[in-house]
Amino acid sequence: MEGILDAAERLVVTQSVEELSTRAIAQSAEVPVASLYQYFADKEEVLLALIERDMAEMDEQLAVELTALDQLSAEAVVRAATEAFVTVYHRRPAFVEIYLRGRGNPAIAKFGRLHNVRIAATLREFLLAEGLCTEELSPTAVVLAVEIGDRMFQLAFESVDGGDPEIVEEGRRMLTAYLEFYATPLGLGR
Amino acid sequence: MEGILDAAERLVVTQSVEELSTRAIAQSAEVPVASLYQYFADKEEVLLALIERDMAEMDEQLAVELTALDQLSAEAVVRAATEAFVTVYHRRPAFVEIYLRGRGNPAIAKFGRLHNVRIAATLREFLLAEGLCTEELSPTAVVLAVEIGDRMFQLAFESVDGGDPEIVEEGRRMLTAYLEFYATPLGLGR
Amino acid sequence: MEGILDAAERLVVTQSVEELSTRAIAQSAEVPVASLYQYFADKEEVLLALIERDMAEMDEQLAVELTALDQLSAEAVVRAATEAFVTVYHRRPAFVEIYLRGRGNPAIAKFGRLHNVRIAATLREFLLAEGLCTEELSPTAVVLAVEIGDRMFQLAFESVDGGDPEIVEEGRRMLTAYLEFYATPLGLGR
Amino acid sequence: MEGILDAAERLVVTQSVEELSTRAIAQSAEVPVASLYQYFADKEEVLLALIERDMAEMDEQLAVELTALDQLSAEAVVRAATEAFVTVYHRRPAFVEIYLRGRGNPAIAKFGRLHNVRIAATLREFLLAEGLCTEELSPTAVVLAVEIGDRMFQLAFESVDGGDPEIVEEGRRMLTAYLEFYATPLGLGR
DNA sequence: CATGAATGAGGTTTCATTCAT
DNA sequence: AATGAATGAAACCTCATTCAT
Repeated sequence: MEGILDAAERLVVTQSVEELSTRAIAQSAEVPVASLYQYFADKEEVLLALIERDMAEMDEQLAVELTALDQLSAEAVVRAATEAFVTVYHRRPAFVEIYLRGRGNPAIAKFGRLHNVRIAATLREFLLAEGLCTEELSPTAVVLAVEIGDRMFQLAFESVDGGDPEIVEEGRRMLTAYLEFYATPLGLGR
Repeated sequence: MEGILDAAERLVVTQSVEELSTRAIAQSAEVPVASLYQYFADKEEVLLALIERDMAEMDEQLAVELTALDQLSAEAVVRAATEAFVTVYHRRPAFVEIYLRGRGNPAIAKFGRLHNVRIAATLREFLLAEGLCTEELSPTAVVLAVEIGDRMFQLAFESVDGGDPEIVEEGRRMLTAYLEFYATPLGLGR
Repeated sequence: MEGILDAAERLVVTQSVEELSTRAIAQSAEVPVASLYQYFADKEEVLLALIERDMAEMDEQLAVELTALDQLSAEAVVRAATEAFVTVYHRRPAFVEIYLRGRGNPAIAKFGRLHNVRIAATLREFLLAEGLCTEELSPTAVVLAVEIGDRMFQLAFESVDGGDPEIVEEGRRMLTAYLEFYATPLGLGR
Repeated sequence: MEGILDAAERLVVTQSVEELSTRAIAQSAEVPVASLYQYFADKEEVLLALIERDMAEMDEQLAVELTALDQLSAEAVVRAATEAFVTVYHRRPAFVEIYLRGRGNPAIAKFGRLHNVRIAATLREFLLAEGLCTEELSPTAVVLAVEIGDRMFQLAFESVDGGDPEIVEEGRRMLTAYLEFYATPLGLGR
């Protein structure tokens, strides 16, 4: 079962999500195709299981980065959050393919949206709890910011393997500038 | 030939890009499948011709909006540019599907990226020519901004038919805040 | 084991015999698929066990009806026999599906034929013993009559849930007219 | 296309209708499976096309036999009609398998019912037009008679290749006895 | 130029059954 | 006795594309 997920992960880096076939997954996992259906109801479920595995990791990483923050400001939060993403994307190239590029698939898109909403909620809670932003910062706004982060990463990882640092840096600038619109004096770093 | 494109356009709104088949296009266009290959080398070319048609329209619309600007500032340019996108997306629902959601297809993705680069070049040229931004504003930065605009629209059109105005408004805010980072005093509107 | 049969019975009313799968049976019986093979050699055996259960009931019901006859005649016997079938079909809707409609399956077909031969023997014996028919009534003829009864029921239960009474009535008329061909004066009811 | 039908016809005599697969048909017709779908929407359509071909033949044969009747009576009509069936069943063994035994398949069953209704209408019209039966003979009754004829043939062709003559003879007796119930004096042959 | 016909390759899913534990 | 896991085989069907006419 882990083997199947690993195989799918391996393949998805090479081919696109749409091209991924049950046949190929099974072959790469060296199990009969029928075995795939022992653990997963259908092809989509394989993809979702794969994402889920990585999403949990990303959630953890985000928590770690936020906790590790010593100096608090909107900019620092943006840096921490994007750092968490960069770390996981580096560790899980397949995640980039499925999660960032595989949005054509409705199931993945839906899953991605849900996850972004969850991440956004976490971030907003943190920003308000630490007094970095005002209540004016709507949930929708944070979701937008997270999605924008997604796309920035997609772009960064598209051109350069491992992610183009310039793009990431510019993305941070943009997100920071945006958040500062809603920041308290503390959030602005005085 | 136009008929084939129209048929493809019609279908892509209902189904997703990946589900689009030559059979379906031909049937909807009421031509034999083989005739499709008289005008297009393969399926991908149909898709590309389709977005090309819409892209030209979008370029035009952007030029119109920029020309119509009476008061010049970074914010005004962002508003004009996003307005151009919104206008064309409204007029061409198929474009939303192909261009915003069809990025799973490598050909479309590549084409989209090229177009964004072109749009970005146009915008950067305008911003510099009008003295709204400094040379510090790198081409990459504008490309990022345009791509971010794409994603904002994707999000806006995903949740609400015709585009969620709140998201569009927030997106404008973010892009404006970003551009103002590179703006001249004129660009800041004093 | 009874649970498995009950599950199969439950399912066969909804789906057709051909669509019935070991998976579905096991799931509905809430036992692992493998357990099914503890009691039955293969899928066919499940089906056969199922109809066997119902056939025994039908044989009993037929005996009851024949015993209950007060007035003896070919017509009365036809009525009694068909009544027995109608009664059991009402009580066991699954039997209708398997026995009347499931003849595509060779095992069921063979079993059904055997049962009809047995029923036919019972009936012929009764008719001769009671002096209602002459020896001219060949075993084959009674088998034909029974099979014809089957088809009449199939038709009756196909159009109307619970069986179309007009068809059953006409069927009785036909069978009676046929048997009377071989009837003694007593069998003709004088 | 004819080749595909012929192949299906060939196979269905050996295997049962349910066992018939697109693979097998294509292989036997020596065409790729995909070619099968050029002419038929799905597997069912192949079966239906096959039946349709034979049904037309049967309708014709029935017309011929009825026209050829010199002496008119219920018995003669039964003989003529059953003769038509016997003739075609002899000529088309596949028809026996599909049409008589393949009723498990819903599409075939529906088609068969429709055809029987049509045949029944033809027969009833003839019987009334020639003054052999009274209006009392309901359409449903004739449909029942035709269906009963079907089953009789099924039984006859089940045990003996080419059809057991004794069963056919008994079937005629039964059908005649039944029809005579509704016969005019002319229909009774005086 | 137009097109009916053909097709190789491949897609996902289901099935009945076995076997090691 | 019970069962989770495994699986070979096969099911139906779709696809993009080519080619002879």
